[in-house]
This record gives sequence, C-alpha cells and structure tokens, in this order.
Amino acid sequence: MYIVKKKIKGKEYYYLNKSIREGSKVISKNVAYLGKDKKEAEKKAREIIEKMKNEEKIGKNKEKQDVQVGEKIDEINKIASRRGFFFQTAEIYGGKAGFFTYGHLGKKMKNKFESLWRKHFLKLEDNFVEIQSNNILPEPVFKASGHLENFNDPMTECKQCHFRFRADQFLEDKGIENAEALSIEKMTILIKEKNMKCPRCGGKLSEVKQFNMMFPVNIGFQGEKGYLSPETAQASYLAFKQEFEATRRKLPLGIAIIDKAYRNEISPRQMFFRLREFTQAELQIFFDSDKINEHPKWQEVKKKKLRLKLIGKEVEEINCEEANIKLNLPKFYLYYASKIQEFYLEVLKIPKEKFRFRELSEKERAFYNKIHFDIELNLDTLGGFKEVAGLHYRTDHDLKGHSEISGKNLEIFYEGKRILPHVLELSFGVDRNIWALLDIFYDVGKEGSMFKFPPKIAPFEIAILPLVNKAGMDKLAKEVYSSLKEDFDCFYDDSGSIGRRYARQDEIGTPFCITIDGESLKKKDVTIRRRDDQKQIRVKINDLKEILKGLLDGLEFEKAGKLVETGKNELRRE
RNA sequence: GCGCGGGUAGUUUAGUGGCAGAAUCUCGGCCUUCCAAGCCGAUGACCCGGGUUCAAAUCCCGGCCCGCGCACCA
Repeated sequence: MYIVKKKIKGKEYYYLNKSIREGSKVISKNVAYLGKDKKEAEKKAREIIEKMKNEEKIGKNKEKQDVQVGEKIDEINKIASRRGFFFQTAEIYGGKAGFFTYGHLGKKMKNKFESLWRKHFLKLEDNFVEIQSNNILPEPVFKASGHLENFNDPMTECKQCHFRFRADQFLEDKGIENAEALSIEKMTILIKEKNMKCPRCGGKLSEVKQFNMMFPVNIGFQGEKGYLSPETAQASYLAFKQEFEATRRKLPLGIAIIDKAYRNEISPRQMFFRLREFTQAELQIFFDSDKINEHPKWQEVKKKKLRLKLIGKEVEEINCEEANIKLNLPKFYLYYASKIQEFYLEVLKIPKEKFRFRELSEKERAFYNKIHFDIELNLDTLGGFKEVAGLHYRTDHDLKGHSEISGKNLEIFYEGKRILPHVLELSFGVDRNIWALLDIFYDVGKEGSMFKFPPKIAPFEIAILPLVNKAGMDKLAKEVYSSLKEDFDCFYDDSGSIGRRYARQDEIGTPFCITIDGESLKKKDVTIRRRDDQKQIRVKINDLKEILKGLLDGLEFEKAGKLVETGKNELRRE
C-alpha cells in the first residue's frame, strides 16, 4: 500500500491506495482518505495499514469478487506482451505503428490456425493445392491487377487547416461526373479553374498527389520497379497456367497461398486490423463459369443455414437452398460460404451469434467483385462486427487482366471448349483472426483472466505440475512430462504454489493441467484439471496418453475418468 | 497526416530543477499436500534527440510511440 497525492480543484488531498490484481492486471484502488497534510497523511496511513492487516486475518477470501471487465483491449495487450503472444516490433528503437512480432505463444497459435485452415479448406476437393510464391512482384503484375491505378488514391490537402481528403470523391460531390477517371493533373486544374475551396475552412487546396498503398522496391542493379504484394492472390493467378498443367488440367482448381502481404497504411490502427505487414491465407478457386450454379456436394450443404446480413437488413438464418432460389446466389458460391461458416463455428468454436456474413454494397466492394460477402466476427475490443475474411466472386477479371498485359493467352481447353476460368476467392486475414480469437475467448472471472481457447488453438495443450516440489512428486512429474512431450504441446512448471501455476496456465489458455500429488506416487495415477471449471478427474498414468488424445478431440471430461474432489486449500496457514 | 490527451521497472504508481521510492510480477533460498499463501534476498524504470541551466527524468522545442476524434482503409 502506498500514499497517493491527488489534486482536485487546485487543492491537494492525500489518499491511501493499494495495488490489486484484477485478473492478470495490477491496478490501483483507493482505500482511504488521509487528509490534506502530508505528515498527518503518513501517520494515518500507518494506522490504517495496521488495522487492515488485522482485519485481513479475520476475513480472508472475502475480497476477490467485484472483478470488472474493464478495458479488455488493454488487458489482452498486457497479457500478450507479458506472456509472449505478441509485442511491438523494434520496440528498442521506439517501434513502428503497424508492425508486430508474434512471441512464442502467438506464433504457436498462428501455426495452429494455419494448419487448421489447411486441413479444412484444402481437403474440400482433391484438386486444391498450396503453393509458395514471392512477396516481391514486378510492376506489370500490378498494372494487370489494377492495383497501380486503384490502390493509388488521389489526395488533396487544405493549405490552411491541413484537412486531407480524396480529390476524386470531392470532385464528384461538386458535380463532376466520373472524376475517378481523371488524371491528377486534370484534377488539379479543375480545382483551380473552378476555384474550389476546402470544405471545412474555406482555405486553398494543394495540388492533387497520388498516394500509393503499395511499398515500392527496386529489383536488381538497374533498379527495375517492383512492389511488395498487397495481396497473395496475384501470385496464385500468375501460377495458374503452370499449376493447371501440373495438376493435369482439372477444374475446379484451388490454389492456396499462406504468406505475407504489405500495405502502406496511412495510419495503422485497431491492433491487428490495420497492419502494414500481415499474413493472409487465401484460396483462389478457378472454375468453369458455366457451372457456377452447381456443386457436386450441393446435397451436403443445401439444408445448412447461413447467417446472412443482407444490405439494409438484420442478420437472418437462411438455408443454402433458399438463398439459391430467393437471393439468386449461385450454388458454387453457397457451398463455400457454408464451408467457411463450418470452419468458424465448428472448428474454431466461435459462438454462433458472434458470426455473420455481411453483404457489401456496390459502393463498398471492388467493381470486379460480382458477389461479395465479408465474414465478420463481433469483437468487444473493437466495438462490433469486424471483417476477418471475405468470399469474393471475382469473375475472370484477374486472368483477363494478366492476359492483356502479359500478352499470353491464359485461356484453357476444357471439356471441349475454350474458356477463361472464373475465380472464387476465399481470403482470410490470419492476424485479424488471431486477434479475434484472443478477443472472443478472453474471459475474466473470479479465478482471474483466462483464454478459453478450444484445445486445438491453445498454444499449450497440457501443463504438468507436481503438487509440491518434494517427496518424489517432482521426479514423477518430470517422468510424466517426458513421456508426453513428444505427442502433445506440453509445459512443465514447478515454481510457486500450485494455485499460482494453475492461474498462469489459465492465463495463456492451456485447457488441461496434470497434477501429480501424494496419491499419484502410491497409485500411479494423476489428476487432470479442466481449465474452464477447475474440475478434476483422476486417471491412471498408463491410460494418460489415450485419454488426453480423447479430451483434445472432444471426449466428454466426466467420462474420461473419475471425477474427484481434491482437498480445499488446507496448506494455507493463518 | 491533422487536432486533443498521454508516456517513470513486465504491470500499477509516488516523487522532486540536485542519490528515483513503493506495491505487484519475475528469479533464488526457506516453507508448503490442490486453485495467484508466508518469510528472507536479488534483478529491474524516468520514450528518444536538441535547447535552457552549475545541474533536466522534471522547464522549453522537435521526434517516436499509444489512445480518442477527423481523414484514409481499390
């Protein structure tokens, strides 16, 4: 406890404050008012501390409640950097906005997310493959993709109040049609000619300048122009023809890439939602557009209800068949929508009400996306539904563009006709999804902060803890640990009290703790503690591996072993 | 990029133009048979740069980072 001086309306007052844990956070709480004089305050503080020590001895365990959720985003950030989920890159140099490093726990989660993603999506069809390409691509690629033109925003700035905004939109508001198509020089001239002023303060406007969201790079000695790719998709389109041949000319062909993408955001914000360097997991499905309203596995999904938020409407559950008929969404599209929903609800165990597909209005979506739903999750930390993935029907826009610019015909001969395949893109922001998992599974109860991750996402699956560090319990615990660590993500910990070690594991979301106690030595068994309710079962060491595998796979906890009541906290003195 | 607010150990915070103090965390030792116990000890901080000054973490200026608002996010 310590004394705090506060200034209220110019006068100084002294208070006694106390550092208290709230979950994993330490906060300061006001305990008592101490008056206006420093010396008297110190004297009073001593008295109060004495008194409170006495009271504490009587009424322990009384506190601890009253845990407020508080600022969840701060909380997650603090756990993240303290425990090693993620932190800011180059912090010793002051850091840079929009760049994060995954620590050991975060990287484990990210790896797990990516493997679950692969397992789910690449197994949908035989002909879905993953490739690895490049992050640096030559300039013509982006001429073809439209990024050079469209990722470039014409901006103008008020010379007086420094208000910045897009020049093309400004001109359109002023009644100039199709301003988007004008060159920056023309826009500058127009603004001058028509004597347009800052919409905010009436000041003079600067000339129109391009702001490109892509990071330019020079390739080689001669400095040929290239860019860090702002999406992994382009590399898949570039690889299409070769992969089509290599996979023996079958459609649909899915080409997945999990890799970094780069966007030079003006102001990165909102944690993992506006990064300058980020990881995407994208699957580009090339298919015959004549077959867009069919899918061989349609029967499997047609009764599945999708959570759709259509333009101007609330979320409603519509089954695929209805969506096909009433909303005119093609079967091919709906099949993958259904599989995406399955990934979130059944693999990642996201609560249903936190998930939705949101239809984008024509204004919001890129012009070449004929059908565009975002996958959104409701996140407390970011105040509502946020985009974590997208399902875009891009038509033949991409292959057509690359055909034109490269001069190479990308048409294929398929089932007796010459076609340019269309593309359905499944695009996931991996970092955003990781943040979403942290947000959604974060929980604070009287036990403290914890992440209630499903076992498959948790950085560690199991922690092995000797109840105390003596009488051979530690030795047996280490034996158990070495027998499990090959097969599971295990963590061994023997420092501090057992309660504290449980709390540490809860905080990083470890779903199960194995405790070796006195009985274990005699009976060759251990307890398994479940994170979510602190319940324990007792199982034989010989059966441990199999039971753990079952538990991680969803085996019912109570059925896995005999539910046991372990002793209440008798080791506490006082 | 602009405006406002902020930046002292991992975290929560005192403090002063002159040796930066605590609580908690972490680590070591003692103790300890189930949910963040106790005792002893240790490690650990003034965001960066410049200016004013005998002396700056403190005052001034600039930068960086964070938060909020605006703008941006094909």
